[in-house]
Amino acid sequence: MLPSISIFVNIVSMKTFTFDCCPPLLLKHLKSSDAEQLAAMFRVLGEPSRLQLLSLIASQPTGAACVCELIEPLGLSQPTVSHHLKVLFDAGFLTKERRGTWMYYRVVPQTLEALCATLESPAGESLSEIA
Amino acid sequence: MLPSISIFVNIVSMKTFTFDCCPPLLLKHLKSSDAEQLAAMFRVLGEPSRLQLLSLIASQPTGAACVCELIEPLGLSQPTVSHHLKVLFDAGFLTKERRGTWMYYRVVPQTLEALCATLESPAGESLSEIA
DNA sequence: TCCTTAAATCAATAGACATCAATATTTATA
DNA sequence: TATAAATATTGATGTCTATTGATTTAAGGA
Repeated sequence: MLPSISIFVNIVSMKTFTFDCCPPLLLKHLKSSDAEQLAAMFRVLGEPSRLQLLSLIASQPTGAACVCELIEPLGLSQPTVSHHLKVLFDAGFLTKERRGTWMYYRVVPQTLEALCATLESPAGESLSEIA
Repeated sequence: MLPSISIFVNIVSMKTFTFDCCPPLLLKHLKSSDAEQLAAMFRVLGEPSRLQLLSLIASQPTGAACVCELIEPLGLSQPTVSHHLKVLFDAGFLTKERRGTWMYYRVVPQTLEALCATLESPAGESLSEIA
């Protein structure tokens, strides 16, 4: 299932972000259900092969890749690659589109940005941002 | 071990970010060692109790909390809470400081922001950022 | 319809890790 | 030094999941 999209407005910076499950981590005490949902997203990224898949797919000239193109660079079996793609798809990090016998996967940058937003400091300005 | 700090400059936005292990996920194909290191950070956040700990500690008026203050709200045993705090500390998400028999933990927002930077789209401007 | 190719699913296994009871360590105090 | 309190570590256990071979499903072409 694709996550639903919500809107979060940072009161200090007056910038508006979308996020798909949870308020920023450091804003206030997370509800247990929010923590579970957010952790599930991070757990998906907590696997090196899945990060490589995202990176590899995004770095294709077309921005899309089929399963057979991903097997060799990852050095994993086809079922394993399919499994990881399914996990990424189910969490909303990838879309897929069938073309003949091929299935083309594409990164959803909004999902990454949504997750990113949950890590933002509630103060608004980034502490490590220099310029 | 605390992660080392590196610098990443986004060429488009000309903003400079610090990050502690890896280039942005979508910039180019991740090296296997970078993927492992980055995944390890996400794996730490892929556990609801640890997210609640971060959130709970950050939401304290002083920004710090000792172990005994965290046990009851999390509903876990003291050894389990200590374990999670150690995992967060070892990954650089928390600092700790002893005061008598108490150990006070504090969130390191830079580490969260560093992780955040790896999720940024390489294009520079955030797709979901409205203003 | 048969064959080939691509991808997904199934079943089994091995390794990682969250959890807790018991114990050890550290610090303060009497 | 002895005791108490807070925290950390150890050891054991159960659950979750990454992995793969085998099989199935899906699509295209002869």
